[in-house]
Amino acid sequence: MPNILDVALKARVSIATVSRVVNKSHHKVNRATQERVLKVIRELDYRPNALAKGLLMKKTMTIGIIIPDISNPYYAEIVRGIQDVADQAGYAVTLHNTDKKPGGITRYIYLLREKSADGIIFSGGIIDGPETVSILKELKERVVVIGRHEVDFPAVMVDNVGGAAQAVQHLLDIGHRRIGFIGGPDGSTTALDRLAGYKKAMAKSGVMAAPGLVKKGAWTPESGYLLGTELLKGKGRPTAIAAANDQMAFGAIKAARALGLAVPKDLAVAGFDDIPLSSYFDPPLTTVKIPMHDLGAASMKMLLGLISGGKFEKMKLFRTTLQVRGSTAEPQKKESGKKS
Amino acid sequence: MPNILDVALKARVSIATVSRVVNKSHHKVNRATQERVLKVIRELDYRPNALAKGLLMKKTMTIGIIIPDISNPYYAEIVRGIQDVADQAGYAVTLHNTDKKPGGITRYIYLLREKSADGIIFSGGIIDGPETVSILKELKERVVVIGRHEVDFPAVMVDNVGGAAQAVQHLLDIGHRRIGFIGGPDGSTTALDRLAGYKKAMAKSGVMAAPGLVKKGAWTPESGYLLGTELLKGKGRPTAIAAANDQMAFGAIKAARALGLAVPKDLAVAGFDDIPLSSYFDPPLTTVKIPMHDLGAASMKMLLGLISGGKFEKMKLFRTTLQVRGSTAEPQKKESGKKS
DNA sequence: TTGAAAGCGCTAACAG
DNA sequence: CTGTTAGCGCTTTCAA
Repeated sequence: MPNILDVALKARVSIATVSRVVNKSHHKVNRATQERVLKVIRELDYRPNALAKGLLMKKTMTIGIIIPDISNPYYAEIVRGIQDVADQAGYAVTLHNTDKKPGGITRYIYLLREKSADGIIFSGGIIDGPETVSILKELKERVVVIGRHEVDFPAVMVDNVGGAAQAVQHLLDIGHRRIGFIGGPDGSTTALDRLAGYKKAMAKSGVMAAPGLVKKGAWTPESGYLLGTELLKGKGRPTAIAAANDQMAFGAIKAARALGLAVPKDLAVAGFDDIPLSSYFDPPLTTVKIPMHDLGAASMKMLLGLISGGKFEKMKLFRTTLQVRGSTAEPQKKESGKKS
Repeated sequence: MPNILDVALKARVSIATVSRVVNKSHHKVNRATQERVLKVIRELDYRPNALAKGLLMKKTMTIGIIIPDISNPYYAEIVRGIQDVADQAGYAVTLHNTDKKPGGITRYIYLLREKSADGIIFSGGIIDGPETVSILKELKERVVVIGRHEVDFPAVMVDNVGGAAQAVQHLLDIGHRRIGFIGGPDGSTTALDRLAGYKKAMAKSGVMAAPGLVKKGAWTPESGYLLGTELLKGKGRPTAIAAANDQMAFGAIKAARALGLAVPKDLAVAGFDDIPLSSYFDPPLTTVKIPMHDLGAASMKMLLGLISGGKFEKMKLFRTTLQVRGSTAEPQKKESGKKS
C-alpha cells in the first residue's frame, strides 16, 4: 500500500504538497505540480490512510450504533435510515448488538471511545441498571438516542403512549370490552409507554382492565404465541388483543388459530410498528405505524448537527398513525364465541 | 481524554511501562509498579487510542460487511451471525448497503481500504459490471464472500440450485404440472442458481416449463405481488408458484387472495430462505430453509482464519432443507378451479 | 508556490 | 525491571 511519501518521491515534490492536492487545500499549488501529483496518485492508486488522518485530526468519519438486535426488522429499518444519511454525509457506521450480553452497552461505549467514533446513536434496549445510567450521564461522547431514556441526550422520540392508546381506542370503538394486552419486557421504556397507552385508553372509556389480561413478552413472535395462548386459555377470554409490537401480534394470531379461533371473527388483534411484512399477512395486520426509516434518518441528522456544533433541535417527536387493516373487526354477537 | 503520557506522568513511570501493563506484555513489570499504573489507569479512566495502535500495528480489529440492504431480513440474519462471532473475537463491524447506489461496491471497498479494515465480507448483490469484477480480482484485501460470485475468494455457499429443485420437486410430487416461477433480478448469481434449480427439476420430470411462467422480480413483496398477479391473470394459470425468496412468495399469496384464489386450495405457493416470520404466516409458508445465521457465522470464522494466516477451509457449502408447511397442497381435481 | 519539521498516541527494539 | 527513542502516515504551521 503506497503512502504519501511514495507519491511525493515519485512526483518529486514534498509530502506537504501531496497533502495539499489530496485535500484540495486552499493553500495554492501550481497547476502543473498539481497535475503531476494527481497523475502519480492515479498510477499508484494511492489512498490516504484514514487512521493517520483520524489520529491527527481527531475526526474519524465513523459513528457507532448500539441496538439490541439487528435481526429485528424494527431496528433493521431504523439502521437503514441512519445509514442512508450517514453515507450521504460521508460517515461510516459500526453496528453493535447488545442483547443477551450482560454489560453490553457500556462495553460498546468504551469500544467506540477507543476507536474515536465521532458519535453514537443509541436505540432501544434495556438499561442494565443504575450503573449504566450513571455511566451514560458522564459520557463526553456525542450521543443521540432514539426513544425515551432516563438520560438527558438529544432524542428522536415516538409517541408510544398515544400510539398504543390509538390502537386500543380503535378496539374499544368497534365494540370490544375485554381487551388483552401483550406488552414488552420490564426495563424497556418503550414497553412502559405502550402499556401506559393501553391503560389510558381503557381508563378513559371507563373499562376495567383486568390484571390477568396484561402480559409481558419479549418482543418475539414466540413470546406472542405463548402469551396469546395464556390469554386465550384463561378465564374470561378477551375478544381482542393489542400487542406491543407486530411480531408478538403474529404470535398471538397463531395462538388463536391453534385454538380454533378465527381472526378477526373470534378475536381481533392489533400490533405496533408496522414492519414491512405486516400488510402482507392474512389477515393484513391492523397496527400502529411508526416511520422507522425516518426515525433513523432524523437521529443521524441530529447527530450531524451535534458534531458540526451548529444549532439544531434537541428533540424531535414522531407521531404514530393507526393502520386499520383486516385483523380487527367488531366482536361477535353476545353469545360468547365457543369453538365452532 | 487522557493519553498514555498522562498515565505515565501520574504513575511516575515511562510510557513504555504503561504500555506493557496495558497490553499484559510478556516483558516483565514489577508487581508494585504494575499496580500503581493500574490504579492510575482506573483513576483517569484511561483507554488506549485504537487509531494510534492501529496505525502502528497495521491491525484495526475492524472488518467491513458489504450487502445490498440491511432491512432485508435475509441479510439482517446473516449480519447477526457475522457479528456474533466477530464480537466474540474482539472485532467490530462496519456495515455498508450497496443497493440503489451506482458504483457502490467499489466505493465501499476503497473506503474500507482507507480505514484499514482487517477484512471484508461480501454478500449478495449485483456486480455492476466487468469493471467491478476486475477490481475485485486485484483486491489485496482479505475477503470472504457469501454465495457464488464470479471471483475467486474463500466462500461460504448455499446450494441454491438444489434448494430450488427441492421446492419444485415437492410441488411436482404432490401433483402440480403448471408451476410458475418468480425469480430474482438479472445479475444476481443467486437468482440464476435458483432459476436453474427450477428448470432442472422441471426437466427431470419431463414437464415443459412454459416461458410465460417464469418471471423476474426484485426480491421484494411488492414485486412478488405484481408478478404473481401477472402469472395468475395470464393464460394457462399455474396451479402452483415457486418464488425465489419468501418476501416474493408473500406477495404472490396476496395477489392470489386479491383475485379470490385460496392458498393452498386454488394455488400452492413455496418460498425460499425461511425468514423468521415465515412460519407465522397464514398459511404457514412452505419454503426452503437456509441457515442464515450460520452462514454469517461461518463466513466470519473463515475470515478469522484468513487473518490469522492459519489453515482453513477455502469453501464451505451449506445444504438447504425443505420446510413443508401449509402453503402448498395438491392441486384441485381436474375441473379448473374457477372462482367459487 | 514549495518544503522542513513538529506531533497526533502508541508499540517495540534497544540500552541500561 | 525500566526508560529512551524511532516511526506508523498524515496535516499544518512556519520559513524560505
